[in-house]
Amino acid sequence: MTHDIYARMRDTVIAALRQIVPDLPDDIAARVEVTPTKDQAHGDMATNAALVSAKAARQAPQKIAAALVAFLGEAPEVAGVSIAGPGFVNLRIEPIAFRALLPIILANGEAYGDSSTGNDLRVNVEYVSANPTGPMHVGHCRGAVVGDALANLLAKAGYDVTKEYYINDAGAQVTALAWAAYWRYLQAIGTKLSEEDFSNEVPGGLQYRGEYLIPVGQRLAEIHGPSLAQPDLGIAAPEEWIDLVRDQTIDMMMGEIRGDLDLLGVDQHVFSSERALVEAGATDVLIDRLRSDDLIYEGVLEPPKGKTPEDWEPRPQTLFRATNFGDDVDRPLRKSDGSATYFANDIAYHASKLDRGFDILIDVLGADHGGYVPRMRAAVQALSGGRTKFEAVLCQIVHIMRGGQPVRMSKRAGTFVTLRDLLEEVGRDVVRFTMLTRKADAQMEFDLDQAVAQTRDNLSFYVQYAHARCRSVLRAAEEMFGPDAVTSRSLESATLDCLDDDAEMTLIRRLATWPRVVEAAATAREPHRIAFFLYDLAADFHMLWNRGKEDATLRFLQKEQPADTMARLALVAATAVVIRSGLAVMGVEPVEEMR
RNA sequence: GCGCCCUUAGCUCAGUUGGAUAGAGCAACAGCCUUCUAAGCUGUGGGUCGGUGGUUCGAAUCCACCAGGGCGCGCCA
Repeated sequence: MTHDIYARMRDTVIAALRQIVPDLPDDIAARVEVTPTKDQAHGDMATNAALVSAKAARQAPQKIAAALVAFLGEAPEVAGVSIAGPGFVNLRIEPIAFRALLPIILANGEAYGDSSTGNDLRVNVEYVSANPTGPMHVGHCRGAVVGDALANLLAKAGYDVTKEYYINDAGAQVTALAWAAYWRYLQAIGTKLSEEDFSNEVPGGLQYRGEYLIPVGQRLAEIHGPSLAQPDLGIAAPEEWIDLVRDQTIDMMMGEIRGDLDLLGVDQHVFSSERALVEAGATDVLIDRLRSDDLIYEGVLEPPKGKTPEDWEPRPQTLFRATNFGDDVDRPLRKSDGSATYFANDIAYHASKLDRGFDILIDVLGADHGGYVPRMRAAVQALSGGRTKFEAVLCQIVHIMRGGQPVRMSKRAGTFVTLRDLLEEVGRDVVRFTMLTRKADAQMEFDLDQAVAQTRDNLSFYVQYAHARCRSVLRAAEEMFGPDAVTSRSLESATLDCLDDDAEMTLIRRLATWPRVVEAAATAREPHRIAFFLYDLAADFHMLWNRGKEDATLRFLQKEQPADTMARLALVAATAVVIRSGLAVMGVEPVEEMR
């Protein structure tokens, strides 16, 4: 049975509605909601059942509502029913029904809030997927955190989740990377070439001039000595070294990236290599397959409207019929020279995910990839026959702010650019929490001063403070009553009738909404909702805490009233459990004390 | 020119997938510490939800058009 008392009441409401409207269509029943009320004056829950069913029942909403009132008044958990507005039915719930959640929360621990809405559907969440051409920077960070939290959230909601990283280790960029690493290698073995001399010898010129490749060059020098260079330490023929240098450099850069991910607390299950896929011939197989399905043709695209590239000229390409599946134009799979496009490789990659049997593919992407979504959706639809759903979560850019000013991305000026710098400055948990305090598709400002400030407008701090206070009370209780008296097990059997203050009941009602928050956030693919739920929960708890200052009888710990104290400790412990449950989704460690 | 995202209090943002009188924090003002952490809490003021139409019992939310901001638009990934 679900722990969501709103879901249980919804079942009761629908059962009653079926008595009133015997031939109620299922799609109407599906629209029936039982929601927490915004205003306690309206009761604890409200249902729209009479409003949504009125048309199908050919009855006035008020009339259905009146009948519902009669039925629902009989339900044991219901303390009062009334009609409001055009036909809402408001329900007051027996406080005991809410209080009964506390032992359930304590018994389930952080598993409270787990849901089965995912139906064990197999979901692949692909995120980060930074090119292995440099260290991770803040731009990758948001996608990493959002993707990781989304994956955790879906797992909690009952999906079978695989977290995946796609290594873009094929194409021209990694060749450029190999040249750049080779330059650092030549430097490490003492070449006399200048950077510009070297750059002139590189097809397309030297890219990736960042200092982060210096250690890579040194490592290559340790491994190979001068054997990859000419005897005069000049440039050897590329075919003698480029494959080796590229592979070893990619390995080293991926080592760096995995190190960064580890520091961020991101642990992906699967790393897929574009190069491995290409070398196994997956792209060719894919193109043949699409061709046999008549989804490919040789053609010439129209120039893009508006701003036409200066060097535009029509060229025949191998095109995928993306427009058959809702995209705006057909998309090239082979360049005019016959080589595969990135998109072709990426379709092959997504096809490999389909082969692994996923029901839903979710890509967490930067907003600059927004235009890419329709074509990949088209490809997945074409390949899966519409059986597999492709979704994208787009993350808008993050502006790092300090003292109200944007931080320039300049290493030389001493302002950081890498993820590692950010983590060192504010810490992993604050980074993760803060990245989840905005909708992914809204731009965000990451204020370094606010991130470490210990005030209410720092959501991370405020939530952690609430948890620390819970733990502090429980520690003090152990001193007062002994450790055995305050275990979850013993608190489960506390008598809870004394929890009747508004602040206490408000907190309990908040705890009761956690399962539906999980479900709604998972359905919407919006992990940021968890952060805001925890913020609201923390506010309820801080309010209750301070009630104990105004009214001493509401203090948690009362030595001469052990029974009432145990009830309140059960509430405190349950609050801590739910905070931990939420933080676990976000990948944030709960804080035990703040000193 | 086209597509996608965004626009809510002076500022930063939520808004339970269409529900009741649109909510928090910051900033301003007024209060609360012999007591479990005052790193907190309470109260006051502050809004034509970018604009105009539409859909219906009901719109910040859905649709159309318009305005402003961001991103993208073959042979980059």
